[in-house]
Amino acid sequence: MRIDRSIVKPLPLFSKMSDGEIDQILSHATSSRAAQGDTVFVQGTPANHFFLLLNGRLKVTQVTPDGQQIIVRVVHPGDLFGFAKALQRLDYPGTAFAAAESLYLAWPTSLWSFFVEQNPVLAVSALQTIGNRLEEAHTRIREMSTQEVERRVAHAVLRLAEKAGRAEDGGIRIDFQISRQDIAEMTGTTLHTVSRLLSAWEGKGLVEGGRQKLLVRDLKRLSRLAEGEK
Amino acid sequence: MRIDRSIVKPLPLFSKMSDGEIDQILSHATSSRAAQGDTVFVQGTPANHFFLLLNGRLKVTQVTPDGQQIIVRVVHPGDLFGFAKALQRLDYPGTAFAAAESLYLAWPTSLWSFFVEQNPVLAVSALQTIGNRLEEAHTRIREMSTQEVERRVAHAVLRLAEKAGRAEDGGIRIDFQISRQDIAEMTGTTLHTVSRLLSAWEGKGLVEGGRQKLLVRDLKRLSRLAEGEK
DNA sequence: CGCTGTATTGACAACGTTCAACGGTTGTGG
DNA sequence: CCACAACCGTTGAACGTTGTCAATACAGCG
Repeated sequence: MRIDRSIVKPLPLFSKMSDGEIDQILSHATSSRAAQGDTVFVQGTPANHFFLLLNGRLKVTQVTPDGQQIIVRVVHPGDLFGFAKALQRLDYPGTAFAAAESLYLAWPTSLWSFFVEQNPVLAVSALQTIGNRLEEAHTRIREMSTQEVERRVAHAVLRLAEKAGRAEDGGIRIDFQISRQDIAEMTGTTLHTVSRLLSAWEGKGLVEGGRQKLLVRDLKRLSRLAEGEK
Repeated sequence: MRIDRSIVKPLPLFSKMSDGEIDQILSHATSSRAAQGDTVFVQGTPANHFFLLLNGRLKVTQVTPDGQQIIVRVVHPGDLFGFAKALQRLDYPGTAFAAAESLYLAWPTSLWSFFVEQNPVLAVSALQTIGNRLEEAHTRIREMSTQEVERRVAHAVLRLAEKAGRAEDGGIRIDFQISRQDIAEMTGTTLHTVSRLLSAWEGKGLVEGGRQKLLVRDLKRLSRLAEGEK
């Protein structure tokens, strides 16, 4: 499987590596394609690979023993994902599936420590990646602890616009299929409440809805809402 | 500052290092003592050191721009803490203060990458540590998203009993001063609700309260409560 | 064309917060 | 050593945000 160096070179993860090192790492990778709805890995199964998303969009979900579901995170192009093994886990803590046609690289987890030991820069990068993820998690905890639902949903939509937004006439289009249920699972509420909020916002001209679609019309006012100003 | 190897040797973080490596790392450490109420580092200040708790108990809090406070985590003996720099942050994201008389080691953050590059085992350990922390955060998010307050508080108390419990006749004593307000900040609720819950539990013989004190009398029934069985 | 998944909306209940008052304990300073 | 302040905890009552239940509508797809 031949993967061109130029594809990954712009990514922060590889920015400090030499061409040789990159080629060395890429030579062990396999690339795969996931159609919308396909799962990449499943919660509870052995973590045999870790991945890098090149293209598309993934949702990572967790299901609780009693059947409730939450969205742990959305994976954007350039993100590492599914490196459970690095965190001393044997199985995947969640399920990843494609929210849009996606392209990704995969490595056997057995190579992780080999890479890290051979390439300390990778270790530092990985630490930073997980560090960012930890910070995101804390942000989410802080929001859920202290903010009312409307602010949380506003924040979530803003983050989506930033990470997955595509400019369009009249606003910023969230560039993959996302349902009210998804947003509810990202913010710890119910799809009913989300639906009500989005309807209200649409009435004020802040956003424009649609089936699995979302367009942010007024980023500024939405930001103010997220900051708690009525 | 002479720190004996035997103090840290049993800790998972050092378990895979040779005596020489441990000594090398310890030679750069300074040890300090914090009286109850003392702060170890303050949110927003430059992250000049990272730490290891030897003894005692710390609480790490975050204050939101509008003055709300949450408890990010409780630091137990043997835990690394305050390694913001490793996560590509320049300042501490929270404030750490002693909930009990505490003893800890400190290293200048400038040595972090030096240690990691010289000792890949440390990098792997650190990754695992942060990985665990990330998992804890996700657990908390999942609980806050899907569970009602009573279950969340029950879980929080159980975790405290597990991590900071000391056997006592009649139950498990939480081994440091903890207020209802603290528990509220750990679970995303108010001290009023926590107070009501603990009172109700005390009536049922599950726990025994007191000013800044908590004794778990019936671990089994509390666990059942945490699992959602009424 | 009917089925399935998604979305909207209303009515209602409730869980938990907010507001308020009070009691008890600890620690401090005169 | 006592008085008092500061802090922690308890409890009641009222309110409101949000979840639950339910009915309907609509889009996409086989």
